Amino acid sequence: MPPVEGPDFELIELLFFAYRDFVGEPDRLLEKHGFGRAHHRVLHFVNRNEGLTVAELLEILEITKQSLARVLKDLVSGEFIEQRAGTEDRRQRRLYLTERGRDLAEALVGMQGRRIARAIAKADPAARPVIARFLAELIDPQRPASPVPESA
Amino acid sequence: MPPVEGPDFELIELLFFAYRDFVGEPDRLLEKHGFGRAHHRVLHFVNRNEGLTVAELLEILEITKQSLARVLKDLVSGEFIEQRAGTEDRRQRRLYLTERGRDLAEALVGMQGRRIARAIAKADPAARPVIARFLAELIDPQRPASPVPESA
DNA sequence: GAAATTATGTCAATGTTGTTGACATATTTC
DNA sequence: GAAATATGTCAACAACATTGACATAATTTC
Repeated sequence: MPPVEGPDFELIELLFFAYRDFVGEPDRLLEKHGFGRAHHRVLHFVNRNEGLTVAELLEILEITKQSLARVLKDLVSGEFIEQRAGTEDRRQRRLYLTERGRDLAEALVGMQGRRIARAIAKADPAARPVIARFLAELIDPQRPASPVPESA
Repeated sequence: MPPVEGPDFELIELLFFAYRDFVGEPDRLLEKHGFGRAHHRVLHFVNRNEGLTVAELLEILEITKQSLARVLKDLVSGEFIEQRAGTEDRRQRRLYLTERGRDLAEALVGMQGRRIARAIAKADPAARPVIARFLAELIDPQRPASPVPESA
């Protein structure tokens, strides 16, 4: 009989520790604004997908509108995010970053981007596509391929 | 001038979605016992490092003893984890899994292990070491290399 | 054009998991 | 015996998630 491989404890734990530090560094910057991880996610996906609707953001984040409302209120009242009624459908509240919002979002993505760039450089720069594929395969298959919905 | 690469949005987001689903599947099993992610982490690291002390577990998890106490109480009263006084130092409460605890821990690690095995198989089985290295490099450097403290 | 549906917002209650601060107990070390 | 250590516990609080109910404005449908 071929040996039965047990669970890959090493990768399971590396994923835990890696993710913790990956979000831990941004956490410290967010704290200075009184924000948390939930604010980070909103800033990130609005930055990546400017003008998206509230419904689209809820789909990406997979949280309830009540959860989103709380952090969105902080971000709007702090003038990091702006809401504008949709031109076609004026019920929609499309989300845009202000200058402050863009600055913060870019500082956060800069931290995470540099951490990833460093890690890839040390691991093997040629392996980036394989790493991307690995992470993509970790995601539940029935999910829509891209986090970027068509919302023009 | 060489082009300045921006942050790697793709990997940043893949890490977010991958981690969410990676812990989301275990979440659904834990729920049946009335447990959450915090319980999962404790079960996992006790399984991996049986007989470890409370202090060692706190160092791995980087949480306060009050946070640990809550979930540990659930796990002990539900007979998933057993505490035994250390033989050398009887102030210590060393942690062990019961049979139920081991069953649950193994079911959880099985889910995560299979997900990782599938993802590696689809990405490139030969790339496992590079992926491990990448994740390891994502971790803050000043951290002790291995999650397994010497506690014999 | 009235009725139904949709997009969004909001109020209230609740649960999990984290925090800080203070204090108690048992055991070991000096 | 006094001090330090390992652990536990009480209380208050914060962040972020949930469910359920209801409100408003705009769009779509009949």
